[in-house]
Amino acid sequence: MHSINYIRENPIEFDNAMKVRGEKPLSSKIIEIDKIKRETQTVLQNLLAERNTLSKEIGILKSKNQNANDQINKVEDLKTKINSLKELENIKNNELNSILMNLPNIAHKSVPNGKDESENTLYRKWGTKPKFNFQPKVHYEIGEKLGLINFEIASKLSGSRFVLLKKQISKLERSIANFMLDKHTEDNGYTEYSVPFLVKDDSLYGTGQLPKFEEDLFPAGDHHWLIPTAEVPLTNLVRNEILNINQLPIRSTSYTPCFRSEAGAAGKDTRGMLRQHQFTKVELVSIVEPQFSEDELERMLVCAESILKDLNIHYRVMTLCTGDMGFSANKTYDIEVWLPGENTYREISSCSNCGDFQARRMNSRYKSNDKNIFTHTLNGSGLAVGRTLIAILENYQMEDGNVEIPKVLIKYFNNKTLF
RNA sequence: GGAGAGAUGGGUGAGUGGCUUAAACCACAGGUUUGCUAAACCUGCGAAGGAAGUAAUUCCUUCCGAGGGUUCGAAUCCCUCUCUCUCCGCCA
Repeated sequence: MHSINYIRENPIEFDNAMKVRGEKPLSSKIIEIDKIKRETQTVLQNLLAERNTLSKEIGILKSKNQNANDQINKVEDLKTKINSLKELENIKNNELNSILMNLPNIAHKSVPNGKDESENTLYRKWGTKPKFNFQPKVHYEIGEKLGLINFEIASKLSGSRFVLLKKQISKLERSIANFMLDKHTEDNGYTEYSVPFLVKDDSLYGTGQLPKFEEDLFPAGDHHWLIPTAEVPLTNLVRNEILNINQLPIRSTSYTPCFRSEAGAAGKDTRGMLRQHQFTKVELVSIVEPQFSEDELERMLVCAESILKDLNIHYRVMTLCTGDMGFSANKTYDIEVWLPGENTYREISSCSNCGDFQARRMNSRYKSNDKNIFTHTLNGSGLAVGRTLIAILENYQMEDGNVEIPKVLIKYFNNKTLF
């Protein structure tokens, strides 16, 4: 959500910022509604003040047993005016909110301008593509050949975009999650949480999934939604809170399943377990003071990268361009892991600085020198577990169809290969 | 699911229709004094918004879980909902 003050004072900059994110110029409409709202408010408040004074007089007169009919009649008159102004104020408020709640965050000045993912820019790379003296397979061939990944049974249970993992591969998933959580809590300074997987509307409005992206979510009953990412519960921990400055920064992590309807991705990545309705992920969330959020994004990126470095898997980091960024972000880095079977890089983590965009929606503030200041929020995958599993299968595959286990996972896995 | 109790500022907590303009304490911030891993005292201190002013600031409105209602006037009375706690039942 945007500050109305900012829009009022910088209408042209605001419209330009929205334009690069694919929105129409709305500042003049916003300012007009806001103006009517404030004028209404001013008149209304004067009438309310008048009513309050009269009511007080009535109280005094009555306590002295004197007649107060004049005052009572006057207040009766005021009442109808007050009610219609209240209604108008409400309407304008709702108009304003429904516009503001649907506008994406403003991109940071360091974000490259661009239309779609083809215009993302390379930020850095780590490692090199591994060489195989055989034709590397894709993850689902490896897994199906081993009899440990099964899509048909999963689809019998739940339909398309689900997967069933078995024995060593399901254990591998668990090992990966444990490794990531241990790394982030022991080395990277994050606090582990076990969070609810169902959340209510307010939480999803806070982080920006609602109202605009309802179709991407799975509803659960009348009042709940399945979380699309642990970002939602972890970030909303500070919703409606005024934090003490010495509580910051807050760095939290959680391992959860994530549920996504993938409504806009029909026909995309249908083969394999790359794009599922349900997958697991270790999420990182930071709540920081505004002046530290840019550094925090770099720090978070390094934390996410540390997982792939420990696993010794080649990756590159892309800076997303304005056209490819998510709704709530002001800047996003994607970590793209190398998948030799697919012969391509695929997103395995997305680290975003949301600035005060989510904090305004959530009303999350901290107290500094007696002032209440909106926090800045950041979130990133650290990492997507399912996709890490894919990356391990493809990067650690051997010619005989077996898969070696990365060194750092052996202690969680107690085995050197899948078989 | 049944019965009961409750929800007040960052926290604890008083307040049953107009002397509440939300007390008091804690925490926090500033200061004074003593002097050293600190204490005592003083002062300030809920939130959101509007109007006036170059500004410091001043005035006003709203908010006591949420939404409605009664009333000239509601933290206080009524209705609906949400959540928390206690007991009972069921249950991983």
